Amino acid sequence: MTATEDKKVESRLNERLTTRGFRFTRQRKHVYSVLLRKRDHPTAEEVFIRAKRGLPDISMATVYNCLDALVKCGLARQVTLERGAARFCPNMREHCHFYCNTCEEVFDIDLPADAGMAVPKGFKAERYDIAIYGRCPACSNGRGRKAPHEPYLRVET
Amino acid sequence: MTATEDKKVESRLNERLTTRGFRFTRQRKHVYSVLLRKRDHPTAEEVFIRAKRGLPDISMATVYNCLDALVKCGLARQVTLERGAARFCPNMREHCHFYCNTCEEVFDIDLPADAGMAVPKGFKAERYDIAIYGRCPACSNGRGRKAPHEPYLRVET
DNA sequence: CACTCACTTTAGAATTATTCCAAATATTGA
DNA sequence: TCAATATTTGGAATAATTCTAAAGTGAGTG
Repeated sequence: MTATEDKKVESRLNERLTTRGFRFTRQRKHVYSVLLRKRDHPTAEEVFIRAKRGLPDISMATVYNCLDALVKCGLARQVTLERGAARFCPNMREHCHFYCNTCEEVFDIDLPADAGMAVPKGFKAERYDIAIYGRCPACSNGRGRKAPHEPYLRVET
Repeated sequence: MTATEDKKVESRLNERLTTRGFRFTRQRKHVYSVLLRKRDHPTAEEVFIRAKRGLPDISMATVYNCLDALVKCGLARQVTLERGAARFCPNMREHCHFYCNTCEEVFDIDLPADAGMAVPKGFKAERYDIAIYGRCPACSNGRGRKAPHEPYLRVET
């Protein structure tokens, strides 16, 4: 990230936080940068490990707090895949998640424009959460073996 | 459930279990009947409490084991809503779940026939898991207050 | 029907993921 | 700079689930 981009990200973060009554802190800035840096849907634990590299004294509780603030500010999504730890993703475009049962990676999948799925009369849908489980392209070849490969990221926002 | 229906359910369970190498046990039968009896998407803990009424010595570990066997046999689905305990549902028709943020109930929603959501080339989707969060009909009226009401079940399979 | 072997159940310990807590610290606005 | 309040910290606490080892049970065999 260039210095200019960095400033832009920082000022957006600052604005989002303050308009929701959160304070702008070193830790929140850093956790956000960790999320932006490697978009592989890390768990809180993974964020913690990465965050420590730049901010060795940060605590797990703070990581949870920061992630929570980012989610509440609309700068990150909490991704719930079946069982296991929650994962976090800074891609705020409408998308869903594809979990590869073989390599266990998570991929962002853009949602078709018409995705608004009808709900029965009377129900008011506020949010959709769509997870797809299967095999990613690299693992579809390897016939079942765990095929190591680069992460595939459809979306770069 | 009539005695005849009960026999039918039991023999289906028996067949499903044995073809997958599971044994037919008193506990599995009972846990399955608990799921079928009240289709309100109970957590393992709730299943445990209900199961104890008919089988007072059943243990939590067994409830987890039974639920797991039922899921593996294709007789129940494990429903993952964000955070919190997993829930279980014996409705095996293609459907998704609607969680009411107000009354916290879970509703089965039939999937439109064309729901097969396209995934990018190369991905092989095996399973979709769709959760919708919002307000159910009863709670859409009550303007935000938690409105007590009967569960709404769209699907009776 | 008795026997056997693998699968199950059980209670409780262990683990994982997350939240809570109280004291120390940092941020913001005046 | 100061006060008020939010945040951070490390550790304890909780919630949900999985693991373990011993005792029990189901199903096929003779």
